Amino acid sequence: MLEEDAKIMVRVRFAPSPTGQLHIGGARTALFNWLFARHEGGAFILRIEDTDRSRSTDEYIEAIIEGMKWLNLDWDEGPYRQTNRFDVYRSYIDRLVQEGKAYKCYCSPEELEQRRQEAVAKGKTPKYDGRCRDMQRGQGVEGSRGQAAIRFRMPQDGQTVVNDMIKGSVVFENTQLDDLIIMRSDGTPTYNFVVVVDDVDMKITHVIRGDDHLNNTPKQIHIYKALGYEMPQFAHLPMILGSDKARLSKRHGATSVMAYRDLGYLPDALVNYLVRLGWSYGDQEVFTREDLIKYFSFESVGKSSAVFNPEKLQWLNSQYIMNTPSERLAGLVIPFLVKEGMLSEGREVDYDWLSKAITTLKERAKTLVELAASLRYYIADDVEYQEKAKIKFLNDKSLPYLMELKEELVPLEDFSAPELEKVFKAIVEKHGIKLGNLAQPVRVAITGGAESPGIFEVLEIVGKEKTLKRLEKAIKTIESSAGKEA
RNA sequence: GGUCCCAUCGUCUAGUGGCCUAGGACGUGGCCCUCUCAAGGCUAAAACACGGGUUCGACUCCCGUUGGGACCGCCA
Repeated sequence: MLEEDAKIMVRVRFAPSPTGQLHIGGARTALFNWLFARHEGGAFILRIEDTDRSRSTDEYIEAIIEGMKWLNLDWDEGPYRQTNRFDVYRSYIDRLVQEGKAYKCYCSPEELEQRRQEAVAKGKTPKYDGRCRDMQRGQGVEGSRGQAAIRFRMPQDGQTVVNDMIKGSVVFENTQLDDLIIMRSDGTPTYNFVVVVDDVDMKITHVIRGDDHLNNTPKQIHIYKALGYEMPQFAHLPMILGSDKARLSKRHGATSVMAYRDLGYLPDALVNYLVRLGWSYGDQEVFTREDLIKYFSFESVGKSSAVFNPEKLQWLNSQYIMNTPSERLAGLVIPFLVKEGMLSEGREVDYDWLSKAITTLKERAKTLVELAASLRYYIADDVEYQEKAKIKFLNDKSLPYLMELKEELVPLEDFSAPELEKVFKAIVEKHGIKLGNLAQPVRVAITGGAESPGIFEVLEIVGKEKTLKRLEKAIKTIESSAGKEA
């Protein structure tokens, strides 16, 4: 217990910029932060990085929050917004300029772009040439060339070591470091600076983010030092790739978290899939949230990037659907039934009946969309025959059996699966045929197709009235097509 | 181009020098079960990128090569 007391409170954050939907990569970063916080009993903070006012929108902030909520990743503080904190950043920047740790730069974006292109053309590393670095105060052409931007003075010799919980120790030569702009000429601060200030202010102990930020880290380390603050621990997660091994993006198909909700995925299935991209716990594939929180550790996070594999996600989703109580599934499938036009919005639903129907279908559905679609013949008033199934099973051969079955079912009081089975078995035995010879035609008559759950349970759920009606229709269909041929 | 990261079946991964004839999962093929379709069970094919070291012994450690990725912005 003493050891527990000595441990500092873990504080982590997820800091997306609201320039798009919450996507798969961001969601996984959020998830690992959340898991670590929950595992350590620490705090998980949501912070919106919206310093780029031209690309950030309130709609995207809402979208990100919606995505987080759908995934059930709850946060303890925030969402904080950086646009509310510009005064804070400015005071820190003033201090750095005052101390000579940052300086004004009068180079225009156009000039910089030109020099950058020249450097690339010569095969050199594009890097700020330090033109304004040693300019004396007042020596600049302030006023004549507009407002200055503020650059941070990076050390030009020695090395910077990033001690990463995942990548280990990573060494950078300081000569590679650029004097980066920390405040634009319009007075707004830039990412690499505000990240540090915010992480300091919010007492973040562990910075967990994508490894696309690894190259930024030495720069940020120097900002921590210039500000005189202690550094957090870093953990840089490997990227998620598309099937072509390039960083996952829109062109790889559905990448927003919400798209998966609309495709009929369960949030727990997505979470389970995402966590296994780069993390493992022996041979275990399926985890409850409690498992994940209990087992999560950076020691078992891999170093290499992972290809996103929709098939495995789908398999996991089918596992989750199969193992979700039908009553819950009933509630979840309603929006999809509405979308499919099987249910008008606001209409009352018989949840008991729907749950029973779902129980017969849930181990056959990979998504909620499929589940909704497969409910059609239970819910609809009428069925349409699939052409192939109709030709194969609704014909002269099956006609007498269908007629006999209908006659036997009319007086049946207890329209339950066991009773129905007895009726079927009696007919089958009487004629010395296989069950399939009767069940398949009935299946087509009732569901329209040749595939469905067990025929007895299907009939029970469809009910006596609809069953008789559909048998009648099938008999008429066969008779009329036979008549045509004659 | 420079810097940095990474490298086990098609994909996600186990593996921390002998337990490896390299294990599991998805996907793929076959068989079983069976009223169809699923689910489930069994089973098959399928990988340590390459080359050097180190070591009695390397998938495991070191170096190089190759390949992939990320970053190099008054974007985040």
